[in-house]
Amino acid sequence: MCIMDVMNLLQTAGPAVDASCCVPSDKPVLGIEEAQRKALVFKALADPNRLRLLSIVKAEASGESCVCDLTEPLDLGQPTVSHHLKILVEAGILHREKRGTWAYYSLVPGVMDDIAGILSAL
Amino acid sequence: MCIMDVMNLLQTAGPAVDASCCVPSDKPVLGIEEAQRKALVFKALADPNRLRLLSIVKAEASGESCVCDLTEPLDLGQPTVSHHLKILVEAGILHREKRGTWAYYSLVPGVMDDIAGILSAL
DNA sequence: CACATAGATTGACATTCATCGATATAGCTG
DNA sequence: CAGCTATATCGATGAATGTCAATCTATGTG
Repeated sequence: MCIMDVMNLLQTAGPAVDASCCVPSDKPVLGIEEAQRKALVFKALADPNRLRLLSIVKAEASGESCVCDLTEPLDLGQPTVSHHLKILVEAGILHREKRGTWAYYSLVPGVMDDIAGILSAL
Repeated sequence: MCIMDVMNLLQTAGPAVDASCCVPSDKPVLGIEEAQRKALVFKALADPNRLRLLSIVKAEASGESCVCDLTEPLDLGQPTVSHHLKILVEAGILHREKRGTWAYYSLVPGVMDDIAGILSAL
């Protein structure tokens, strides 16, 4: 806490002092654990290649994409794409469904709105 | 491109083949540069302490917070907080205004909606 | 069963990043 | 001007991350 804050607190009442830098709010700050949980979602979005993966999955008319069609347009190796997809699934953004030999990835319904909600509720 | 895609492409027309993993979409993928630009915003949000900073700034009734009141509740050193604030400013999320000795940080108006827009437009 | 293919996992490596201590800069005050 | 205070910048360090090559697992096919 800075000195100006102390000065403010010493004032038991009365109008705001000028020359004060600010009055600290006593509202509850976003908790550490909750902040970490929310940061996980944005970490998942914080990579250009993962954003491109999402754009491909989203553009797919069927709503689904398999890994083999996600690897080529990104010019990345197959293990790297699998790694990115895993991060997106663990963040709750993508859904993974294995049918036979192939794995299909799709957007979790409503997840974009959910993320927008996280922002609004900060 | 996987073998099943090749098989699909070799079919000049006709109904969808079963046993195909997927049909690659020819829609334009999010470009590399655009993806990098958008990822910058999410990188800025991808840290728990930066989310907490945003929550404090947002909760402030005046809409502004100075660094001295942002340092204590996060239990971080002053240089670290300055560093995080710089990242948020460079991402276009926070606005910095220096008045006298103090620096005041405030949310850029409408930025939350802008970020939600980035998500929708992926 | 033997083999091929789709996808996941592992281990290594280089890069990026969060954090801190020390220092620099800029504005205020005597 | 000298000293103090708020904030920014710098340099170093340890941790996290993106990428790849190699390998593993599971499913389908002869």
